[in-house]
Amino acid sequence: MPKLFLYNSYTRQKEEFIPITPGYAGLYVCGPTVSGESHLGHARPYITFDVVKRYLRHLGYKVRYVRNITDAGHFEEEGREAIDKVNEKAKLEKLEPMEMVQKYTNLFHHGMKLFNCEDPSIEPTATGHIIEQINMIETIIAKGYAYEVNGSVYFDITRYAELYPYGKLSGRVLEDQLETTRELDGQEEKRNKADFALWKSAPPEHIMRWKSPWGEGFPGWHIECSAMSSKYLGDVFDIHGGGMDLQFPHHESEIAQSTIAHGHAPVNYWMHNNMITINGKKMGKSYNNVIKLSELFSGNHPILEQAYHPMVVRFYILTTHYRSTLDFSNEALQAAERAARRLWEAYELVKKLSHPGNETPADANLDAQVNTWCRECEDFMSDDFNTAKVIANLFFLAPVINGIKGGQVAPGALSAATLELVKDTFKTYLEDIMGMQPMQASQNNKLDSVLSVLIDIRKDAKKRKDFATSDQIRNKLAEAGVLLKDEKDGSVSYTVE
RNA sequence: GGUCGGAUGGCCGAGUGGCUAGGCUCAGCUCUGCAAAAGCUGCUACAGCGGUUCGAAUCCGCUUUCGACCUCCA
Repeated sequence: MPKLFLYNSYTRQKEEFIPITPGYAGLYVCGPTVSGESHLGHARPYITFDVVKRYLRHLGYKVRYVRNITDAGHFEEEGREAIDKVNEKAKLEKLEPMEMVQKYTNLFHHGMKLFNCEDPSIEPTATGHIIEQINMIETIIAKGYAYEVNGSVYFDITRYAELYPYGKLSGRVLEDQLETTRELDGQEEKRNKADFALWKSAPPEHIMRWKSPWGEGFPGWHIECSAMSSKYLGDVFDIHGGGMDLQFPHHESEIAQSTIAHGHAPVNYWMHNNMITINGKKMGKSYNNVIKLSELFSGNHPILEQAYHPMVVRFYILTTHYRSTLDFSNEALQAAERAARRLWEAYELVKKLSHPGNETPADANLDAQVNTWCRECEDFMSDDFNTAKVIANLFFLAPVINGIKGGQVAPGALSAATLELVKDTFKTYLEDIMGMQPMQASQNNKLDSVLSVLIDIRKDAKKRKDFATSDQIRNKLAEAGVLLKDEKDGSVSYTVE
């Protein structure tokens, strides 16, 4: 198996990936909170880790990919006035909490499908794992690192920090945390401001509630990921992924809880994707600049100049390294749209390209260069998933492919084996690993036959040198969003906008 | 305020000491009835100042500036 290096946020350096069990890889990614519609920001981590998963599989690992759905818990943890988001919105929409959770879960799944993100192996919900969470909290209490107050349970950070490097992942110093002035619900009953809730006592009006050894309540946010990841991947697992904004407090707390509950750190490699920004500002509910996925795909948003195909968004995300911030703009996405289209068309083209059969390339230099470009893709991916460089190499190959079709490159310039390698490289990296798909709706047969009638009429007109007619057909079709292309060999192809 | 990370050509973005990243845009050319597409060519940048080095976008220092996290967040 080829070596894979990835950047471990915990140690802040690139490390070789050594799985716990040879041949197997366990991957946990924090999923969405389904109290609202999925937005552009969600696209980044799930596309990023979709590619991680696909690449691990490509390398030969059997991957178990667990991604949770947060449908309870930390909605309710917030300040006094923030109330329970699920309850609140449910009243407004006159929906049952679980009905709303279901609705947004479905929408999330729909978005993931459009992005061509593969389903996780297991998609556990927080509400489905209350028992596991309670068990874990009991263990932590028994070990003396959590305490109960008025039906709520808090994790004792101060005690934890005596023995363990609390704050290492997020680069934080506990003393600073203790001085924080934030006003959190239940702040006065905590021993220490930095302590976080494992279990919250539910006020009477709270709908989502479960029985526990400490009375009726609901789990804190962080405990769900710890309980579910250890259940499905083990007390120690390979890779934990998520957005950078989750490093603190979420992932830091996960580490603390699991370390106490299981006696050792839970994760070997932490991976964090960077944020998407809009006009230089992070997109988030608090900033009021959220673009929902449905708005992105329809173009129905003040910031958007047009609708963007899910594959354009996916491609755009992959042209940037996952640890860099990615600034959104119409200009950038429109550039990505052209680029993605060109690359995909080259792929479609190379699939159909036939080779004269010579085993010795007519152009040895080009042949060698092409081989290098193809083989480098694996090196780039294995160096912390550098999709940007892979895409650059595919763009080196595109002119060669187009050149063979267009006659600028001799058909036998490459050896038969090299042409096969090019085909395989596009299939493997563009389609299988980066998960790109065609952006055109599959053409339906009726449209096809209607167009072929028009194309034939136009061909006749051209033969008669009746260019007025042929241009009229082409122009009218263009107005209708169908672009005709006269190919070199006399055939006509078309694309639908 | 604390912690951390950026500042790359018209735009987006790779890149950690020497080798053209790439894409998009733009201009010219080839092909073409014309277009489109495609190919070729051109546009060659690393915030500023200083330092280390034979050599720096890349390392160090300072300055300016932007952002992230510190509160739910992907």
